[in-house]
Amino acid sequence: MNAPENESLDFVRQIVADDQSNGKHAGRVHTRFPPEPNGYLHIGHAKSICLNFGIAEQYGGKCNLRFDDTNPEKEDTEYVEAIKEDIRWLGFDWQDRLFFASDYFDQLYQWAIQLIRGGHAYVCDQTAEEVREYRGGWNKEGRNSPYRERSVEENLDLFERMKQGEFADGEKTLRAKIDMTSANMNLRDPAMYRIRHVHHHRTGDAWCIYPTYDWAHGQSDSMEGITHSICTLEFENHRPLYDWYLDHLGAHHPQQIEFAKLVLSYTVTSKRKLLELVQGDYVDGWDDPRMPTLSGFRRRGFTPESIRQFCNKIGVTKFNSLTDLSLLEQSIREHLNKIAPRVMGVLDPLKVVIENYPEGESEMRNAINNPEDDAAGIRTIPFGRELYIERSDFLEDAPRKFFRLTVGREVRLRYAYFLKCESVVKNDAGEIVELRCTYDPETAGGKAPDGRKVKGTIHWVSAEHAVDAEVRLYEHLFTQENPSDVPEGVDWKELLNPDSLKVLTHCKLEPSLAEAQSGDRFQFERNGYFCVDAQDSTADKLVFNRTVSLKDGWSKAKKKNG
RNA sequence: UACCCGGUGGUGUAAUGGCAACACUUCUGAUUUUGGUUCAGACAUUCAAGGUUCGAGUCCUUGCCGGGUAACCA
Repeated sequence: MNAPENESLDFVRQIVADDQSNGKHAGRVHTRFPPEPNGYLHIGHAKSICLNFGIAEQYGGKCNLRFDDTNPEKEDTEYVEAIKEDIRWLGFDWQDRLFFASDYFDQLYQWAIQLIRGGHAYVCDQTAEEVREYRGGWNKEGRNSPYRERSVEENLDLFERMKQGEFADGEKTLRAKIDMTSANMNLRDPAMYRIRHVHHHRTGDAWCIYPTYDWAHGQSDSMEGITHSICTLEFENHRPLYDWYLDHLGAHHPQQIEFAKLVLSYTVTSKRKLLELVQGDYVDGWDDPRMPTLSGFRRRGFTPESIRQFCNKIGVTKFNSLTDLSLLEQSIREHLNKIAPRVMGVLDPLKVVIENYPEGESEMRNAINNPEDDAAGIRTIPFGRELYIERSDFLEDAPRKFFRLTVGREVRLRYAYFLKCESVVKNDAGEIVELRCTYDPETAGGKAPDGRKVKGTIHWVSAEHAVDAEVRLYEHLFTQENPSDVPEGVDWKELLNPDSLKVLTHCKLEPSLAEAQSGDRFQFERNGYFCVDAQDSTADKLVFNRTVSLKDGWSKAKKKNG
């Protein structure tokens, strides 16, 4: 079909491609993405979404969106809506195939009765504790439940009464009758239904018995005609059970394939931990730009293309790897470098007065919007006697390798003139508050007619025309590369990076930014990529998020030389 | 301790019995009106030991190391 040729396939695509060419399922390919609506989608889900929807696209198949909503105690419609939005944003479309496991409660119930009739399931009165005890351990075979040999009639009657609500929560379960001595724990008579008198976000109070994951999942796949049921490695041991149910039902039987989930350095992707960060106010909600959630990345300024590209690059295997964050950063830099308009913004302003520039005057300078994209055109920027430059672009005692401004040295003001620092103005505390400089009017546009060269080019903003903004800088959420590797006796939240958010106020931006709209992305030249915060930015008070910094050879060199 | 699954540069992957390849990171250098971009170069005897084979990262055996699994969670 549309599968790329001459390109190596990952092992999942290899299976799909082989099945298709062998005519399995008549060449049909149908996958699904099955999130539980109990939290927001994160970057690990993106890997799964790209895999499932990507395979469907490549092999001329379909991919369903199915919410695995079998545990009403943890699930909520808020999550359903957020998940849908995130998948759409990522760029995928389930068309008319939006499903819920709860759509199948009736069929599941009928199938359960079929298993009971066949002697493959029974109602068990053991408490959760008794079940655990009877299950045994890795080196200890399980023992049969005393209720295991109930008659079909009794099981049918009891199961019906479970459904009718005659019993209290936890009083009874329906269990598959498999093998209490199996080496695979999942086969030691797993629970199929538990009693929970709770409201379900979709079925309301229609049910008080709810199917377990294992009972619901494979059967849902089957009903939807799924051909390849792709899930993560921790379900590997569940596959024999997945197969057992379908074999004993004689139903359409998809193939379960397991791959290694994404683990990204300096962050966590455990839903439990993400929920704790949100509920404990360690972050500003699910879409906090430091969160590894898709809504967090979106607010931070990531493009869906960059995340898809990242998922493409990391591949799909069964190896438990720790993917370096630099791979993700590379993906977003690569995309933003191509599409983000360049602007000048001074994050930590230092006033410059050009003594030989006429007072009360100003002029417009031409600037290229994006050197990577001629179609982006040019714009004009006001220039005048008083400017702001980046504080870090001036150093009193500059080493020879410092290509920026120092007293007596000349630099180029991007798109403007050569500028020479004549003297430094300090306050009583000895802090530099202003630079007195001169410019060379002959160097308009940044070239000297006499051919003299200047080593550095710095960005600037006209003080008279600058717009003020708040800029939020983000660092790793955690201080440790693998925050799941928590030292003994340490709470994982102690590994949170206290400096993960730095808020800068009164940053000075070129005036064109006054028009910036929510979500707009820019490169602040020499600084990084920034976007207008979708939550907090207003026309009166601009707020920018730093998506990612530019690679910085100078700070690297500094570090290296001590 | 039982079962299942893994192990290729610092990181992520490729090589489908035939010259260990690609991307990222790091380091060199060139170019540059962004210390960005771009370009060029450097960085491995494939966990170990045996075996099969003309030939093994790949197949077999054993060992070592890592991960998962004993919810009425998913």
